[in-house]
Amino acid sequence: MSSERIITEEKQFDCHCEVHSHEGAAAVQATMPNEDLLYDLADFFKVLGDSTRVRILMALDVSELCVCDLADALSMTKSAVSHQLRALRQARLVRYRKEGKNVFYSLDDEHVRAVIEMALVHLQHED
Amino acid sequence: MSSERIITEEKQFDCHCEVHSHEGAAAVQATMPNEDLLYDLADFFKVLGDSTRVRILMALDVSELCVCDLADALSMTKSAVSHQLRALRQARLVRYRKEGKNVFYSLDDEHVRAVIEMALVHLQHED
DNA sequence: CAAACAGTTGAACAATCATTCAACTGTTTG
DNA sequence: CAAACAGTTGAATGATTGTTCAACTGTTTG
Repeated sequence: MSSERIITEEKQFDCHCEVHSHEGAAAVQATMPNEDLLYDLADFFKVLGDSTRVRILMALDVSELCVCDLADALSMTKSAVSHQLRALRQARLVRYRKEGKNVFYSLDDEHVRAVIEMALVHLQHED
Repeated sequence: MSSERIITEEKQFDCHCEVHSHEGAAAVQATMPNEDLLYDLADFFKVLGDSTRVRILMALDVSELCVCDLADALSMTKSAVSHQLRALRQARLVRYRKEGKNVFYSLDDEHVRAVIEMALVHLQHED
């Protein structure tokens, strides 16, 4: 190496905020949950992060409904509703029950109600 | 009109599931929350629906951190972190405090902890 | 059996979004 | 004052995603 200090042009970690610095970063990484769990958590919220799916859940909170009724109530095509129900099914947020030509959906989990309830509290809390 | 019944080709609402049908759809629309609130709710979850932002919140749950420390702890560029902090700021999920060159971020709301906690319960509940 | 209907599915398209890159502001320090 | 650093921002790019469309499965009924 030469005596001249070649300055970090694009190096990412020239950070040395002497304040908390790496003791903080280390503490963070130690208590940070498992990587897989973080992805699952984000995926869970991702499913709830769409107004159509939230409306479906709200509707199912009132009563068990078939795809047709959902499409009617939400003014959407059956196809669009079905696609979103698939996401909700995979996230285990809804349960389904076949009866003849119809498929009836309902909320799967009590926790979902609680999560939404708490989010509403958060939203109404500010301003 | 002719005597021939032209059949609904693409009409969306030829649904007449005689089971719950429109009594159900009507009940749903009556109890469905305000349209704006639904969007706010979805937007709230949308912010949480990204693993980077969840990791940031988890990190801030441990301790107040500056952008630099966050970037270090999460192995990301300061720019990327800053962009996501902006989203978290707008959703009022984080608070910030300037101190010299640094900007320190922390969790804004107790509800956020509760929502994440409940989501984790939901995830660990199944299988 | 054939027509009608409930529902699902895959491809296609448009819109949204996370990250990168480069340029910028503002503060500290030699 | 100039260099160095923390942080922000806007444009560009690549990936993800919601809806539409058309074709399909399976059930009911005349």
